[in-house]
Amino acid sequence: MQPDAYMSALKNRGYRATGKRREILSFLLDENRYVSAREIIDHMREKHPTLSLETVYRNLRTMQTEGIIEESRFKEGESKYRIACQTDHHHHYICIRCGRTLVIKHCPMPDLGRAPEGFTVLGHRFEVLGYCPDCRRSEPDPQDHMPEGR
Amino acid sequence: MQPDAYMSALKNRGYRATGKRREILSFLLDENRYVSAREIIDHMREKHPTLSLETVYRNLRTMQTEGIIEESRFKEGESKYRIACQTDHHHHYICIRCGRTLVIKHCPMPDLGRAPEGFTVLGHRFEVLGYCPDCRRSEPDPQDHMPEGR
DNA sequence: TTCGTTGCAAAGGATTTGCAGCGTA
DNA sequence: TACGCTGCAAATCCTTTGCAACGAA
Repeated sequence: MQPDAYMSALKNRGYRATGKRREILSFLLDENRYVSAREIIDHMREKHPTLSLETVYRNLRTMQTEGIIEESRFKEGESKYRIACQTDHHHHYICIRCGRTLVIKHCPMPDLGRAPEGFTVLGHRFEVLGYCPDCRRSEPDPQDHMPEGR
Repeated sequence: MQPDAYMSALKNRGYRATGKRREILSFLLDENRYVSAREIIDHMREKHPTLSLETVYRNLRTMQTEGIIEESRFKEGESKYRIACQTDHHHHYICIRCGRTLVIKHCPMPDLGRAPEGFTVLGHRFEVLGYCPDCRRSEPDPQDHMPEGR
């Protein structure tokens, strides 16, 4: 899907098609991995020197509200965001170093059977964390560590 | 398992058995659900007026390092912690309102087969989020919402 | 006595918000 | 023109840290 398609969708929802919004969207589409607000602005400052971090955050929030992107917090401190798949439900292998992902088609939910009596399921989260082929070969980053859970 | 058992374990690791540490541990054992640092100090201030939030955070970190507790971030903003099960690996249904949990014995990892070529698996995360029987009956809290993912 | 622990005050870091000017529809 | 969008500065919120006094071993 191209940036324009998303921009049209946003327009239909009452948002405006600004250049900066479009660029942020393009960047997310190009990267196709989890990136932080900081990474976004750092990578985009060359071509868009006037882009501010606030604008990045505001647009991320808008796009998240609209279901265009999804957030994860596999890295301590900051959230990371990526373009959400609009078609099929799936999960990810996620590289905790670079945010790259690999698709996991299998969803564990059907295997669970019904939820415990009285529990209302609103959502679920399944992620396999580790290093992608590229990152496991590079210097270990002291910043990297397993987040909550194992 | 009782607080004393954990305290002994900590002692063997070079930490000291202080009263406040023991009380925080007791509280976590009693609650047996995900609680935030803020909840811990709020609930404990009556009996321990001199307990500080910093001490709570420092102890949480220590206990997390030692594998005694586990962290999750299903609620926006703050982390929540609970006593970790020392025996069998499992996952949880988690109430996003009160942090209560129900055990999911099934782990999706064996169903995945081997990881993609070159990907080094370090850990995984599987949580089913929603409302527990008690919380779904109460006033909806505007603070509540599905975190990242669905 | 030694060294981990704690409270206080302050610092950090990520994210959000008030406001006035700008840009899209 | 109307109203969403943006940058700037400042504020929040959660969490961490420096330091000196305190407490466990």
